[in-house]
Amino acid sequence: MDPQHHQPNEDKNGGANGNLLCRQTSTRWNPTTDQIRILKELYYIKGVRSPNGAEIQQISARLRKYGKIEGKNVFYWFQNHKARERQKKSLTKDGHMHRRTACNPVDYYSYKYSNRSSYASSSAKTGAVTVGHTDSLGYASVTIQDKNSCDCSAPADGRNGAARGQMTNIKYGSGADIKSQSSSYAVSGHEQEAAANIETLP
Amino acid sequence: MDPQHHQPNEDKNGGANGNLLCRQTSTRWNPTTDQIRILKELYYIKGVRSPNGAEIQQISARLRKYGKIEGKNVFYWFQNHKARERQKKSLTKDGHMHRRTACNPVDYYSYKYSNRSSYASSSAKTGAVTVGHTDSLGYASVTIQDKNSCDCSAPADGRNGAARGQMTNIKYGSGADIKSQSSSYAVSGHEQEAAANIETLP
DNA sequence: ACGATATGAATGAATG
DNA sequence: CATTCATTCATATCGT
Repeated sequence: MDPQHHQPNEDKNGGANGNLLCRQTSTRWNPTTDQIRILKELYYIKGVRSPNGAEIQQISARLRKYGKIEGKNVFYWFQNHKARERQKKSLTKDGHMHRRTACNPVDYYSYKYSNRSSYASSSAKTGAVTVGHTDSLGYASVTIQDKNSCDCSAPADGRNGAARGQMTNIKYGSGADIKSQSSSYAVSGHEQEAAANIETLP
Repeated sequence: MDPQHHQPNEDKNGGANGNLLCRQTSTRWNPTTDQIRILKELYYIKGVRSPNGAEIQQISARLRKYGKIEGKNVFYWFQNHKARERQKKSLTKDGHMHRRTACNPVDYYSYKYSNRSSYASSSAKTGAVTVGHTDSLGYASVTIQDKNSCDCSAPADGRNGAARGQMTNIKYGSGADIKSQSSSYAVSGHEQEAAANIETLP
């Protein structure tokens, strides 16, 4: 993860688009380095995590100066960035660096990506209480995922109660609102160039 | 999901379940194409948005012929579908003042059919409407809202938390469950409603 | 070339 | 309902 993977040539429509190979229905947004820079700045410096519709449009508009972009791209970017940061943290904090090249029992699927989901049925998950993580909104979910899965077969067979309603309600009383570690970064005012180089941030 | 997105392993053994690799194949519901088709049909053509408990059961029962499914899946599907349709609108507010130097055969960029309350024309009955393509978040809803027969939509949308409460808690008791009151839906043999090209709907 | 990885996109499931 | 989390699919890109 050190090597700042990805980061195509600086050329990618650098400026305000203009020429982007008319015809390449890449369908997939490919952020420019400037866009990435700004997004990370917003994420790490401003602390933006889950911008709402208005914010997204605002950000989107701003990034549009650096290349084609839509609101959904911004939305997904933050969504993914947060999720992956957490995932990474969760995995790292798990105590061991989980080396995928060995702990993969069987890949009962020809999934070419049998990685990153290696902790699926391990101990990491399973009713783990995930808490504490900086967040602009300061909330934390307690994911008490229990739900005895392992019920393969005979799914809708016996008209089980599921059909009648009641869907696994995990009614844990206290909502657990740990909002420690408030993200009080640079509330002083100017933080524009405060952070040295965002490029090297995670 | 226009191109060929998503559509994992063809586990979608059309309803006859039979065997599904009792391998904890993800505890999460994986709708079959037929189920999706019907759901979209209900959503776009019938105008179903927030089915109540009884309706959910009916729909669920009907979809069960095409694969394992539970009431909560139907419930969530409608929830999500509606929510996302809205969200897209929220994120798509961006003015598309982009230009393309006249080299744009396929428009991977021409969605945006912002309608919403745009009572589709005057006499475009027959509910069979087909919107062109519709890229991911691009979105394009049909808003037929015709239902000139068989009113399957929620009754006044009474917001009676029935569905929710019933699903979220195990209190579906208190009598009066959803019996098998021959509903309005023709839960009969085959489907294949000759509707529109729902597959291409958002 | 291929495989691993990073990351955009999509969507089921929850929670508030 | 809106917001968020978790998982998974799809694909661009890079290392060997």
